[in-house]
Amino acid sequence: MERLSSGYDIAMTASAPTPRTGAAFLLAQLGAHAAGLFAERIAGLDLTPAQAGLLRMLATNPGRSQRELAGDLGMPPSRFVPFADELEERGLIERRRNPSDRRIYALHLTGKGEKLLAELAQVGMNHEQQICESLSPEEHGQLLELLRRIADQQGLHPDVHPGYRRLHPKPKPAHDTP
Amino acid sequence: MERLSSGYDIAMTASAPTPRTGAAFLLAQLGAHAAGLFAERIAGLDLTPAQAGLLRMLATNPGRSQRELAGDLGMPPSRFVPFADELEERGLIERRRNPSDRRIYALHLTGKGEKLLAELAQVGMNHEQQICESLSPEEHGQLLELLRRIADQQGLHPDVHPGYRRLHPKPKPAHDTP
DNA sequence: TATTGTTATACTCTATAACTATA
DNA sequence: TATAGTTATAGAGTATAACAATA
Repeated sequence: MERLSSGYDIAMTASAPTPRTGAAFLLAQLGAHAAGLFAERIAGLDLTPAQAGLLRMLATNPGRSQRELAGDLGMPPSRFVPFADELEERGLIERRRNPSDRRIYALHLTGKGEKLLAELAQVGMNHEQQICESLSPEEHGQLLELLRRIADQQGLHPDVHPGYRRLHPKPKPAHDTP
Repeated sequence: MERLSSGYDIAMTASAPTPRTGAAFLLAQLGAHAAGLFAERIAGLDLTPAQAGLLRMLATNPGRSQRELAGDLGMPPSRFVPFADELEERGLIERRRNPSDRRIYALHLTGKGEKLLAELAQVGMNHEQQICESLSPEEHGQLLELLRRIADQQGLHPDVHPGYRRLHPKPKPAHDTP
């Protein structure tokens, strides 16, 4: 347990630290934890993580077609339709016809959607603070750099979250350690 | 349950990190990525992540009841039964009656289950290497320490993975308070 | 009466495939 | 014929509630 500086290969093959204490497991565990906590927070805004993801995508890259967006979110077009319907009915997003190709809808954020996105950003900052509460500012920066490096090398899209594929997640709080 | 520190709230506002580039988002994104990759790997052993999780739990802590295990895995007892059935039919785990309380089944790993667990450990090491490929041994150790600190402070059980529970909708209140 | 394991049932989420309207 | 959006439907996954055996 007390071997952080020894060689990488040796540290792993020395039997004791089985997968469950490795970085990959911790990432999966903490990732699910953070995602669940975030889902609880934005439930106060009547949003699911996937909905929040779409709002962010539309802010960054407006006017894209439903099929493109569905593809990035990892859901089939048939599921995207009612998904977008609800946000449109709530006046958060807008479908605009493309005059040059009338098959396509260009999706945009409404003013109301932009306002909600601003609230979402605030919630996100509180969330970040809660997750990183045990780190000093320096360590927080270190973690950010390491995570970004991995995400970059693993080819992850900056906006897209593989977890959005599930529409209604919601892990419950973990229980205490005995 | 001791708080290690508090009051590091400035780090967020310093640079431009909108939610999608923060550590919490990266953790959720990378966690889903790593979990998916791991699921693909162990599919070669005909195992799902939750099944692998149960095998590990039984190795660490044998003889527990189904209800306890179901609780840790985050699934209702009704779902745990067919879940354990399959592993028992495959000869990986064993149900033993408790003579003092005949209602309870004590679950144990079989020899075959232990062998599979060893293969699983090998797969886990390859997985770890793939995820952390872009890090030096020193950085890998740094990351491990930071992640362990967060997981500890957030009260996560060393063995349990919140992602094992595939919970569902039911909008919950949950407002901000940090 | 309470608890463990189990079964039964109803409900939700999801993917696949058909349909329409444009091209 | 091919593509964007939409609708319909059937299947998988899930939770809830009821059940029998044991305490």
